[in-house]
Amino acid sequence: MKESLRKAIEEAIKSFKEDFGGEELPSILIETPKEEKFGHFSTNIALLLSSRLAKPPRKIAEEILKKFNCTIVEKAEIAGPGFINFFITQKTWQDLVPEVLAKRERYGSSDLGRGEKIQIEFVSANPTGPLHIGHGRGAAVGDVLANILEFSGFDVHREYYINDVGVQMTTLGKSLKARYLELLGEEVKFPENGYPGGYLKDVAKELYEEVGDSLKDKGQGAKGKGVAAGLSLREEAEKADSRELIAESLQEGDLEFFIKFACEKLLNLIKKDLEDFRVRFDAWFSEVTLFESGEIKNSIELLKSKGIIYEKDGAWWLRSSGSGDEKDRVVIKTDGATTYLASDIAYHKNKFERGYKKVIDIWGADHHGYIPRMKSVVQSLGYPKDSLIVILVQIVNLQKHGKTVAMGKREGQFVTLREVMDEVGVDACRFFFLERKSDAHLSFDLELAKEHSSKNPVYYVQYGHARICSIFRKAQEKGLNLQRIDKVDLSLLKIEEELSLIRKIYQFQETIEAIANSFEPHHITFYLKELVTLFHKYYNEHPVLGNDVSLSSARLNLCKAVNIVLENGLRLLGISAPESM
RNA sequence: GCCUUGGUAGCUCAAUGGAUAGAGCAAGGGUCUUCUAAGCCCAAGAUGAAGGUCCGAUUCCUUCCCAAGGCACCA
Repeated sequence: MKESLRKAIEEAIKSFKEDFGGEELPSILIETPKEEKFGHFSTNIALLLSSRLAKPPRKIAEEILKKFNCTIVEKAEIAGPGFINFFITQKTWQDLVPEVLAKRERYGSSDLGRGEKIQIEFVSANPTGPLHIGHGRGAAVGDVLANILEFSGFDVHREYYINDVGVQMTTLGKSLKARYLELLGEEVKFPENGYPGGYLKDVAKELYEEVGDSLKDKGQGAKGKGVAAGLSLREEAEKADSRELIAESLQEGDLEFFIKFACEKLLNLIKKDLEDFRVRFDAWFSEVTLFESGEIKNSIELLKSKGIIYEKDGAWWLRSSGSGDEKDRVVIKTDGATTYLASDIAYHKNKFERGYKKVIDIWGADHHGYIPRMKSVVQSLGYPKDSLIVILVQIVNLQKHGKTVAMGKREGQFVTLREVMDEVGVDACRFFFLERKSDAHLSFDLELAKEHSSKNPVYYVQYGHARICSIFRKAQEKGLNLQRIDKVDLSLLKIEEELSLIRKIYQFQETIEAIANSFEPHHITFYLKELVTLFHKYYNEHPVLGNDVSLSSARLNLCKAVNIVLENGLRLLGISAPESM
């Protein structure tokens, strides 16, 4: 629809080309005005041309319209400072209904991505505790974005990066050990900065059930060495294979057993949470494997040979300051251990070598300072800067009894995703997370969500779907079935409410496309609310089922089209579309 | 101090540089004999401040104010 309009405009402005002295004419922007009195579509092309042509925009618009010819346009008028507003014929709109019915669950999909491989990494929470509500937001954003990209013709790969190496893992092991010894009745001092959450007590119980008290005297000598402290690459790199290093570390610290046990159990917990939150991953990528495969070493060597990683003051630095970062960053510390940046270099090298044209990382907003150096890494590895897209997800401010609940695993007090989705429901929870731009703060009032859950907008949308289903049940009782679309007189759909509804249905495709281009999935919740508002208004004013069979048939088909869009939208959101409520 | 992201109605949030800045919640008034009132209708209410670019700015640029976050050989 928009395309034929664009071509017609292009044709009409051709004659201005000579006045542009060979320069390209400005590209034609066709937008959907907020208000329908400004047309179904409008263009500002006359305004854009006016300064160059030194003529008033309204005059130019007149000249354009003289040459303009497009069969789907009923009326075109000049308005305001020089906009051209187009009104599309009723028939064109009515013809959209059978199109939607034919495409069904594919309506709104496209081949915008042309099968391009795109990777999206999200959540990637450290396996040191259950997911909290902030992770839930990232999970919802990532999952829905992935759904929409898939729907738009991209070959999407969803991945979770497991940080199973590092200081936090040592801390985790120590914390579990303390809980374990506690369980055995020993008096232990809980490690400083340990993970105080009650979940580790449960893990300790599981451990006890599996091994009894046989680990009582283990892990004494561990002082943060081993895998958990980061591998000593600097000295060992030449002589030893990484796998041997790990084996060595394992022997050095019996703490390793506690770490592995805790990590595995907590990861399973996370996987279960995500599964129940309806978030699916294609791969779980372990950081440890980057050490085992030698990729960390290799990627560092590669950048060393390019002169991008250099030695200074006994450490090895990434030259990132040249490409946007504030300063250079340490990759290998003076003690020989690698930093997290080393892992991330190797990981992103690995991603791009797998053939992804675009790599999307979804991070908590507290990591925003990390973007320039990661982009710099991507560039140093020989890929375009723009091929890494970082989406920041702002923190969730959890309100409870009107007060902000402090978050963070260190405090030991945080609201888990599990808690929220059990209390509020997965549907409401996911919808809520997608009602805001991801980089805007989200205030989640838990009490309100629990107590007034019927006020949640997700029910408003679902209710529209249930209502339409109800109409179809009623229709069947009356013996009115959905007739074959080619036997229905759609020209009967001519009142304003019906045509507005159809126009909104048309916008579904545009909304999906906009999300695929901007990576801002929150637009879909706004779209669905707008669509269903139009439906509820229509429903209130005009009975679908009446005495006029042909009119009822036409309206039933329109309702069907609305429900298809609702179902597609809700499916992309990972939210159910109930048939009754 | 430097950097990033926000500042829009009483509250929570929208608005590819466009026309009269949209919703929801809260508060006010209506509306179920009729396909589900988890709905609909009416009324009220806002761009942090000052400049600049532009035919046109919530959007882009500069300065200031406020909030959150980041500025490690921590992850």
